[in-house]
Amino acid sequence: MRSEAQAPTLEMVAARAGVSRATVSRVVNGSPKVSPELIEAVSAAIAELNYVPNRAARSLASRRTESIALVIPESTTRVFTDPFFSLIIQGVAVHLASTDYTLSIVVASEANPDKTRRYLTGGNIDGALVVSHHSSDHSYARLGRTVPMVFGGRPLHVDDDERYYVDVDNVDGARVATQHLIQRGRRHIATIAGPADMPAGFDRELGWRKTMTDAGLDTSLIEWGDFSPASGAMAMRRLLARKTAIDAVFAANDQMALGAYAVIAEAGLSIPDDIAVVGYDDDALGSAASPALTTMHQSMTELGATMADRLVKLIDGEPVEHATILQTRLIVRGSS
Amino acid sequence: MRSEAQAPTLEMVAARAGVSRATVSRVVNGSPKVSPELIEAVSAAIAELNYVPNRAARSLASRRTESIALVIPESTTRVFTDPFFSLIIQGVAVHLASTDYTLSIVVASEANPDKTRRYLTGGNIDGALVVSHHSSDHSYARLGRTVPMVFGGRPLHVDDDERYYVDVDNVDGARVATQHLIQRGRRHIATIAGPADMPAGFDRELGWRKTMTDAGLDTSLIEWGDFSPASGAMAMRRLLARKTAIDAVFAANDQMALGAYAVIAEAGLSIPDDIAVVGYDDDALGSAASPALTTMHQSMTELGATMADRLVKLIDGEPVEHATILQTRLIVRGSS
DNA sequence: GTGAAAGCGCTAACAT
DNA sequence: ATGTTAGCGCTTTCAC
Repeated sequence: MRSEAQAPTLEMVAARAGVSRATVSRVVNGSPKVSPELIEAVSAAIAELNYVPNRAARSLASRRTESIALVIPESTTRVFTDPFFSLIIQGVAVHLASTDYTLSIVVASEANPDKTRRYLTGGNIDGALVVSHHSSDHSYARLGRTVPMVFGGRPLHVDDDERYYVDVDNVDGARVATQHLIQRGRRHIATIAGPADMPAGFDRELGWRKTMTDAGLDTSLIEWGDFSPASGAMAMRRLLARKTAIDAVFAANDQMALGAYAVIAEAGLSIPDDIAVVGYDDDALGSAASPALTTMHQSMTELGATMADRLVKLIDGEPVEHATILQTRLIVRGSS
Repeated sequence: MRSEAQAPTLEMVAARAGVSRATVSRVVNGSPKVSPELIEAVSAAIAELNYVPNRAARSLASRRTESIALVIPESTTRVFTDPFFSLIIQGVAVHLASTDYTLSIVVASEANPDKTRRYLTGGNIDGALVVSHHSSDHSYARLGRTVPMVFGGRPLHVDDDERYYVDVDNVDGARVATQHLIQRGRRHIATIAGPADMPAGFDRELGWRKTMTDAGLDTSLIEWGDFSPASGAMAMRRLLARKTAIDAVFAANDQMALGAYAVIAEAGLSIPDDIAVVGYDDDALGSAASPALTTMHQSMTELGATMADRLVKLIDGEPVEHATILQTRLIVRGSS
């Protein structure tokens, strides 16, 4: 298949520039102790030959791979479908594009966890990033002592303080959203919560509950969904079926909020007159919905970029805080 | 940072099993010419030592990297946000997880195209996959002769028959969708088309236009969007502003169809009674919308998996057809 | 500041 | 069927 001209090697560059291979290597790696003339000569030779260092050889000799893995548990494969995760991946990819690191996506098969484990510890990568909904996927945590790792989202159980992670402030975001509803005069504020075994689900419910309690309001109006639009619709249906007063709903994400929209309309109720709705995540469809959805915005690309940034620092041996918490902000639109 | 015990090498395995390094290598690579006893002995040694082959060394010696790149033009970075692309990536990742190949994501910076070009041609990968909305991104096409490449989506301009690509049948899908509307008795069928410089936009409009023409219907009811919900809403608004009869809308994707929903409702019209709506892509939100959206379904994960499959075959030197076209199917729901 | 030389861990002829 | 022997292309002491 490959019968192309032989790719230029460092040796060829050395010959052309009339220097040793060591010098070429130094120039390529930006070593400070090379005379300007030689740098010039070598650079010229590199340009003329269109030389590109061989990654494998460099990695073998230096024992560094210049590549980092983004681990995605197979069960979380829909990660790609969820805009939430997609944006994190995007943030990671774009940030890394500005560095010399290469990003490899690793889908961790649950059937064969050792394959992933071996990949991560087998010297294939300099560090790893782990994103997933479920805290159980922090099962890779112990590898963190072997290879630099940064997690997206905080661990649900804080059983390992050595862990590095970046997260958004879900509790505070939920507080802001709920507070907003209260300020708008709502008193019977229901919540469509996410799964309690996911930090985002747990924390957002917690923020809602605390805020309601602090305001002396009832916290019994709660139903759970799984972050999908359909589950949001079902939760709303159950909420309405209770036949108790409800004048607002705080959904743990926009997809569920939008699922609730349809049910509220079917019930002949209007948004926001009868029921105000606030979502979470600032999904693109929320702004196109009618009425446009009030929501909490948090930059997932920033989360991804921050994760990548921390990992690179970790690899370089720079000091890094174990926890990095990103801010959230309220975006008020027509639904509240 | 890394001060762990030295990773076991092939040589250590050889010593432990009492054989030569070549034999260990043969066992590791599944060569047929090794006696069962030695295979047994070597396997045992590998297990005891928990040996993992060094990727860099193997790659350097064999001149194969066992890794393939997924190239994403920076302008298409929102690729990650678009469920359409996310699913393709997912299909690629999951398929590759079952092979020995590693997937690296390459965000091709427009500012520095040479960086990507060098990465692709610099022996870092065995092959590349390219996905993007814009046909102009087929600019990597010429590299296809240097390194095996497979594109997602057909090239807009067929200027290179050597290109390998996998695509869904957009023209036929649009035909089926439009035909469905006609069979439902609709006659004034408008379309909210996607950008004409994207194959998906171009082809879906073409399918609509051909079907309408063949049925002797008017094809003047057309407005363009950019596949976003907001653009769909604006297109619908322009369509309604024409003040001509419209009893159905075929949107080039679900996101635009959903954007149109809100506008139709605002105008006091009902779906599907006044205006039937058919989308495209089978987005998750379409089924949660009210009424649920009729749409064309095409498996993007299958597209991704197929791309990966074709690329691996290409790398292995197996014969592969230049074009692979995947089927689409109509999903009838409440909106039509 | 620059070069010589010794590997990094593995594969692939070539022998036997 | 198994072992021997060269490298793959680069980094990195260690001399000069």
